[in-house]
Amino acid sequence: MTVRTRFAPSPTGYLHIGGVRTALFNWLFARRHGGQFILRIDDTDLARNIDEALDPILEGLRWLGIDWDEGPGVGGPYGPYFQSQRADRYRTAAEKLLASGHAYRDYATPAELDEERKAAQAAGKPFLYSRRFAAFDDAAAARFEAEGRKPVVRLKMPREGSLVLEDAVRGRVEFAWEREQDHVIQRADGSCLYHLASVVDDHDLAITHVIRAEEHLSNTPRQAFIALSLEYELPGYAHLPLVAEPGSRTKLSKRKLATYLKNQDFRRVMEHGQAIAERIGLTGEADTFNPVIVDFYREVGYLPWAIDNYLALLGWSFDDKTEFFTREELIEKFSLERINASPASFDPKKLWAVEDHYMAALPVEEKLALMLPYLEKAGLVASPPTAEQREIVGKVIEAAGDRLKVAGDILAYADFFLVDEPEMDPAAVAKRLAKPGVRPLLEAFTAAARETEPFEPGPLEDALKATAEAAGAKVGDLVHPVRVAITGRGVGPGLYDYLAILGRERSLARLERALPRCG
RNA sequence: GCCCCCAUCGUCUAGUGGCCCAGGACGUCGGAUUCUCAGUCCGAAAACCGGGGUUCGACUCCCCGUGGGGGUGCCA
Repeated sequence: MTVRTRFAPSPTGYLHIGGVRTALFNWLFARRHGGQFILRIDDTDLARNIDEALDPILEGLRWLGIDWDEGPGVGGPYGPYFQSQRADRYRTAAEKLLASGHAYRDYATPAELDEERKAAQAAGKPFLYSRRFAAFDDAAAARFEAEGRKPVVRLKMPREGSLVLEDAVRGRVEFAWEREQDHVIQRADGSCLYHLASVVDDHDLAITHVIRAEEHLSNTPRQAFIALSLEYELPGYAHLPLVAEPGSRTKLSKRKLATYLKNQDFRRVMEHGQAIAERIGLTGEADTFNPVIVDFYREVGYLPWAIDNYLALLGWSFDDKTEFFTREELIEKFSLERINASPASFDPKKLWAVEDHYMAALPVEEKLALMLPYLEKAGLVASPPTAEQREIVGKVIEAAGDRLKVAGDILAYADFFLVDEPEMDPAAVAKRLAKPGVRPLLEAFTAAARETEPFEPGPLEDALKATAEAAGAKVGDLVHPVRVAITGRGVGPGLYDYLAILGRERSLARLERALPRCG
């Protein structure tokens, strides 16, 4: 039997981090077993701008390297892969259920149902519909119709016995049938509901393993009932632990963004991203541009595999030591058995550390390819960049080293090489330049730099140290003012590298321009 | 209310009765290196939710609490 898994997102316009984790696990499991991963679109709500709402999701998955064997864009033998195009399949299934007595037409109004529900709750009893508006024969149906009622189709759930399921993550779980509601599977207007659609689709698409979030665990009995009644073979189930809010156990939701932003780590990641977005002219709406949504990471320039690797560790582990995996390793090592059952909270700090790890390991050439587009978007280099610009940026990347965590970080490290007059950070100027005694030091170094030959890091270091020593000052007393003069900032990579990258002429010009601001 | 799931350092986790006075990682704190920042290196603090069983022996098994979460929709 070929393993077939699926990810079935609704076209909401964004790809949620928890959704990605689900997609990733499905994809990994399919790849692990040489099976197929199917992308199905749960668009029963018939959103108008389906493409617009779907694109970010497809793009996000592609970016993450989660490729699908069947679904939008690639087709496949089991299509269509949009629920909106499969409505007749659901209606046929509903008819079958009706005919076999596993469902019935119900004429109760929502208000009447609600009344029963409330009464049960008030009595402290589990709610069980009385079925008093159920039409089990035509005569009853005609009577209700005569009253002007419209029917929905409800499941006729068993009222005794229980369902025992073997969940790959949770083990044996048992549900008493009598606790299950007679859920509606078809609305009064004839359209069908999620649970029916989902079960029919999983069967039609020959899905062998349903791997989904834990929030669906309680839904499983009613879905299993539908499947069993339709004489489908039950798929294997694996209910993944919830991805929870940072520092909490509550399900991560994009609606509660404001709450998450109170979390310091989360806010830092957000602000870091916003700073980059601003410079590349991204009008980041908080709705989609935030650390709960995958687009955020793509736009800011995280490495997709860092996200995948981090997410794989959210609820799954290989052993007590291994944390980094290549794509091939992860596929080879992934298994449902090692999925943890308890919820895992999303930790932006850990994601950051994983990103740091992969970015640090990336060869300069690859970083360059990733980072140049950011400088282009910010208008700091030509489009395409000139050979000279490429060279400068390449050198900056080398000098900046591990300081570049995401591709967008290049903006803060290369900008002052690409403009004639860098902006001066007032705080840095006040702290390092506008102090008594700085000016003569800087003048002395300017003179020394004029003569330094060649204008390379080594000789420059010697020159600076000699200058400081001659003036009876510490190296730091000179390094800091020079950095501010050159870059406009108080912190940054090795100064000698930066001087060399900038070149003699431009370095001297900046040093001279800084002199008047000295104390 | 009712049903279901979950419970090890702040966080992600290892641990399937003795190897555990609980291991790793992120983060935190301290130190070293350095021109700042980043990094790197060294070191430290930090957890088995509570109570009962079972057992020669429980983080590991069972029960009960407690806490957290999910479901309970003509949402998905």
